Amino acid sequence: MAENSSVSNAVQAVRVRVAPSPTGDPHVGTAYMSLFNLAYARRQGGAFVLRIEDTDRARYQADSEQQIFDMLHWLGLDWAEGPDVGGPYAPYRQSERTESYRPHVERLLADGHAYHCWCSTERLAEMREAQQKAKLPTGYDRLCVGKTRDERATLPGFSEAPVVRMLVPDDAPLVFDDVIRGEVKAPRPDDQVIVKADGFPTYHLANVVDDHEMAITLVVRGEEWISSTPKHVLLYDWLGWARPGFAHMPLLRNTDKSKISKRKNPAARLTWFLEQGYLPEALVNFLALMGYSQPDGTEIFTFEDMVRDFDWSRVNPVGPVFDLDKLNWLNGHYIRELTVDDLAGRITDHLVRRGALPPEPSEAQRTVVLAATPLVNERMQVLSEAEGMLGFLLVDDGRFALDADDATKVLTPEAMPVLEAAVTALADLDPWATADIEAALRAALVDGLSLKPKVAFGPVRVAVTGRRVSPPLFESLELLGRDRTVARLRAALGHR
RNA sequence: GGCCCCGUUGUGUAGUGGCCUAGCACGCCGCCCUCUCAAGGCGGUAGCGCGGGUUCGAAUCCCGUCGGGGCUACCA
Repeated sequence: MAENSSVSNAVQAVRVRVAPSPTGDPHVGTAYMSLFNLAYARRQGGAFVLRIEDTDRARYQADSEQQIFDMLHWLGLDWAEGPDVGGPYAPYRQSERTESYRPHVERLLADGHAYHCWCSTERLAEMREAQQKAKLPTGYDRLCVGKTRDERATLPGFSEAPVVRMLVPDDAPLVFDDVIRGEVKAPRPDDQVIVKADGFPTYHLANVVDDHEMAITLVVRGEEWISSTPKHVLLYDWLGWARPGFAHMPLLRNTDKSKISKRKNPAARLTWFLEQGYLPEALVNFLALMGYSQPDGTEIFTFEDMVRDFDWSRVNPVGPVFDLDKLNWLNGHYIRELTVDDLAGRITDHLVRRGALPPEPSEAQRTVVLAATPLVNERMQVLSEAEGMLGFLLVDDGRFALDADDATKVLTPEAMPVLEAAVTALADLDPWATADIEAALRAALVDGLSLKPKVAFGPVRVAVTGRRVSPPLFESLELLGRDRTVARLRAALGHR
């Protein structure tokens, strides 16, 4: 393909990026930002880039990066360029780009837009405390401005390793355009540190330099960054670079409306959804409902549908509370849409992950799960419920146990005749199929003992499944088999 | 405290001056179905934070107020 129409003069292609920090379990916000980034990139035929922001070596966690990859892949939010796949602007890890920040820092220093600061952490802390006590705005007092190392060293609160700070002018631009919010005004910045004492850049510097060098056209990030955007604007201007566009997404909230946090909300951890048995397609759909809506009001839609109509003007700036009730309903809906084969496979994988099935389930085990899936698919909201629902079919007979509370409530002395009648009715039943089992039990218990169905089947249910709540009884008995069913009924007879 | 962002039922949203006696979804409540639990069907509950304007007319525009949130780190 000699498609060489060099694009140099063409309109700049859309490029967006998500920039998570590998500082622990991947955050749900990373998926949220990725979703909107990707939707926009796909809509515009642009590129979605993954960049790892690992400049905080104090909080860095080695295994976190891989978890980020895994979780985003799990959700199908795949990137075109990133640390693992490379790309034209590699490397995509900030720790591997430290050299690239240096010349820009030198330039800012030379141009008088930045300066070295030797103030110790203690001095800074004391200063801040005094300012707060006096109810003054907090901020650096510029003690180090215009001083050499030796001049500064004679003053108190000196620290040998300096940081580099921005010299923010009084007339720093505070207004910028945001594709979600329109014209936004932000606070006047303090003399922000851009290079730490350990030589690593802070977020502000690294982010601006990388976004420029990676040709990012629109910066999509959380609302919490609005207040530091003027710092970034200043950096772009000083370095003579065109500013990218900005899209400040609303913040996902805890129930108390605070910014979603791992501390207050288990759902802030992306891996939690996998552990609980949420389907990735349901979580993606749910995330797309947070602060966003389809033009026609549809609530159940695929990522492809979202891409088709994606528009920043449809993003709502109000921070949505992350409500699990709705996600649970949505997940249940998606589970019911799955084919039996598909669902059975996912249930099996989940049971393996939880240790309820061995790493390599036997063919028999797979068959049982497949056969039982139609009994539980409309009873589940999350995959993790399968363990409790199907446990009675999967446990070794020797380890089968009745739920203590359910047993004492249902397996009363009055229930013993019911179990005896059930044993009699089923012991020699042949063929052993749902319809026959139901007919036999109804004849023996409902007709024979003149019991209401509810009263008649309750004891049988507890005796055989161990619980008062179970999948449909007759189908369950068929799957369990006659011998095991009768054995459990007899065992329950001796319960008292 | 300072600066900034935001404000439609419990939650997520629709709504961009008249179609709104505010629609939809989840939740909740009730009924139906029923071997439990679900799923499904039917019905119900609940909201434009407040006060001023502008206008013939405001959920929609303006101001104030109150409320919530974010930032205020050598964390991102």
